[in-house]
Formats: sequence, structure tokens, C-alpha cells
Amino acid sequence: MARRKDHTREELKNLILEMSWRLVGKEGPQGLTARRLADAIGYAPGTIYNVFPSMDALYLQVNARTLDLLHGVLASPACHDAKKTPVQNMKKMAQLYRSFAQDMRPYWLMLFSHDLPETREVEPWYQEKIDRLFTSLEILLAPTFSGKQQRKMKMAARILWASTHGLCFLEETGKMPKLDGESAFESMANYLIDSFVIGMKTAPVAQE
Amino acid sequence: MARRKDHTREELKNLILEMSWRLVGKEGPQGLTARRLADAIGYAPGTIYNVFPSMDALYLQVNARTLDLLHGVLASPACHDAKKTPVQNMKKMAQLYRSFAQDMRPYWLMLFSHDLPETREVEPWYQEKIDRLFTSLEILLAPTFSGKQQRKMKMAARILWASTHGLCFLEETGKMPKLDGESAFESMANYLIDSFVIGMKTAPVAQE
DNA sequence: ACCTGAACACCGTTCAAGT
DNA sequence: ACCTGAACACCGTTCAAGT
Repeated sequence: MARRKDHTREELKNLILEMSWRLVGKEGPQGLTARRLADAIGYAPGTIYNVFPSMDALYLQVNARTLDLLHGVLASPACHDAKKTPVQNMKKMAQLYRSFAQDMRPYWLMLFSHDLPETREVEPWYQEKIDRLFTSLEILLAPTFSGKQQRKMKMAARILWASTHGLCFLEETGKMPKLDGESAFESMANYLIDSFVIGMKTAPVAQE
Repeated sequence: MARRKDHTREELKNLILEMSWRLVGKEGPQGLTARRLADAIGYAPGTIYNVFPSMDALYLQVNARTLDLLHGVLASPACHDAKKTPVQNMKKMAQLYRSFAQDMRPYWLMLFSHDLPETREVEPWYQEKIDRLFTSLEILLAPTFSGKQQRKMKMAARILWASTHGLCFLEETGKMPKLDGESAFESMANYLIDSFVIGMKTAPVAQE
């Protein structure tokens, strides 16, 4: 029994990805299994493997979409306002990241669930999507650094990004000790950015 | 068929935890399954559930041991050297964290694998183990802040901790764009600490 | 050519039944 | 009282066999 061909290969791929997205949104990364997915789209489990080499590849596609959405947020005018200072834009960007993490929680957590097979090299197209995110921050930092300080600027961007993510991640996963009672993400992110920006010009950087 | 009683309940608990530790070390968090564990200790799968309510509870015990080891490292004299400056000790602490992450990779990654059921409140005894880690850093920061700046000091500690973790985590999981080619964790951590410490005194902090 | 569905080798968890 | 092992409800993945 076989050959339904209700959909072209391309349609099937979209259908699978779309349904994967919905499953993750509704039931979290755990909800995305080959069998449940097959059931939801009305095909047999084996069909998925005609279109994707493995469920891991599919997880990666879901993550790719999440990264695209996140990039859309961080590249938006909301945090690239020429009428505001770089620091103000950076603070806005940190808030947008946190909001994204909260609003898109299952997708955002999935980005960092590292139960995937070993370290397995990230593929270039995926790495590119990650790199773009850092670029949004580099744009805000660039004016503050001279042309011969590009390396230092890029380090500052990586540090600010990783720091903001660290604050957000520990906060969201309950691994940050409570301070007064409630989450202090906003005030901590602001304090971080203010402090780092004050010091980042005078602090030295190791020469490669 | 039953009642081997080769071990007391306490012995069995230790045996299970010890074997769990070995399995995670050898094959990663994925290697720790009820069936493999049962096989390795020579009992039936059901026996595990006499001693632990669920595999998740067992995962938590493994994480607890990891946190204890990490605390041992961060509380060690190596980064609480009275003959060195707080900044020097903080840089040392960041390096020790990174080394721990590398040396104990499967255990360290397991700490952050959040496929666990929902957000589920962290139990107090576990939270306590997390809090201790931050305390090690607060000890280094305390001398720099006055008595009425305790809240600010605690925020600084949380920020530095989250930032260092963020750098380490993104670096170790391939989510940090390469800078020159190799990992720049050490120079970035140093740059972070130098910059933040320069700015953290003058930067303002939101009033709760 | 495309899809199925059974099969293989696994999971966590429960619980009646044995000793 | 303690432990077993079969059972239940799942996994990801493969592939001979049908249309």
C-alpha cells in the first residue's frame, strides 16, 4: 500500500515543518516525535524519513526558524533608533531578547537543549544564522570604537551578548538565586550594560 | 522470584548513584537509562523505583553531586588568595569554572539540560547548592562595596556569574562566533571582568 | 516512485506475583 | 519485605513489500 501523493515533495516538507512548529509550541520540544508528527499530518512515520534524514535534522530546522524570528526582533528599528544612545539601544535589545525568551519559551529553550549527539560541528548555514545575531549588537557598538579597535569591539559584542543570554537563561531556568523576591532581569541587564560600557574602553584586551 | 537483599536499602542507593555517575561520565546523560542502569548493577529495572521515585529524581542526584564538586572548586584557596587582588581572584575563578566545564563536560552539560518536565520549582535543598556558588563570588566582591551597598554587590555577583557562565556555555556548545579562529574564552573573561569592575561602582542600580 | 506498516532495538514506569 | 519480570505505552529508524 502506498503512493498517496496528496502533496508534492516540497509541500510535504512544508507540511512537516509547519506541524513540527505547532507541536513544539503546544507541547514543547518533547512533543515533537516522529510518530506523533506522522499521526498529525496523516502519514506513516517512515514518510518523514523520505523528506528529512533524521528527527535531529528536523529539530535543527525548527531551531533555524526560531533563529530567523529572533534575528527579525534584534534587527528591528526598535533597538536601532538613531535618536537614542547606543546604550539605550543596547538596553532595549536586552529587553527584547528577554521578551522573546518568555513569549517563545519552548522554541527558545530548544535552541539550547544540547542532548543532541555529541558536539557535532555546527553546519555553516546554521552558524551563519547565529553570527547574524551578534552582528546586530556589533552595529550598536561600532561607533564607540575606532577602526583599529575592531577586534576589541567584536569581543565586546560577544561578551555583552553572552552576558545578557547568561542572565536570561539562568533566570528563566531557575538557576539564579532570587534577590528580593522577584526576577531582577531588567535592572541587572541595565546595570551590566552601564558598567561594561563604562569600563570597556579603558580595560585592556589580550593581543590574540 | 525476588528478595536478593545482597544490599541494604542504603547500600543499594549508593550503588545506584555510583553507577549512574559512571554511566554519565562514560556515555553522557543519554547513557543513563533505567534499563542500562539496572543491568549494570545486576538488578531488575523495577528495583530502581524502590529507591528513587523516578529517573528524574536520580538525574537530580547526579546534578547535586556535580554542584558539590563545582562548589569545592570555586570555594578553594586558589581563587581566594589574600595576597592577590579581588580582580585577580575573580579571573582565576572564571578560569576554574571553564576548566570544570571542560573536564567534567557531560556532568556540566547535564546541569543545564532543561528537557525536564516543565519549569517545575527547584527544590530548596537543590537551590541551596546553587546559591552557595554565588556566595563564593560575593566573598570576592564584598570588600569593594560598603555595607549599605549590599544589594548592589549581590547584583554584581549575579551579573558576573551569569556573564561568565554565558561566555563558557556559548563557547562550549558552539554558539559563539569564532573570533580569530580559536576559542577566546580566557581573554574575553578577563576583558569582561576588568571592564565590569571598572564600571560597577559608578554605574547606577535601579531601586528594587 | 512513493508510501506503508511491520519490525528492531530501544525507552520510563507500574504492579501482580513470587520468595 | 523485597525484588522480579512481564506488561503498557511509548521512542527513532529501517526496509521489504505493496500500489
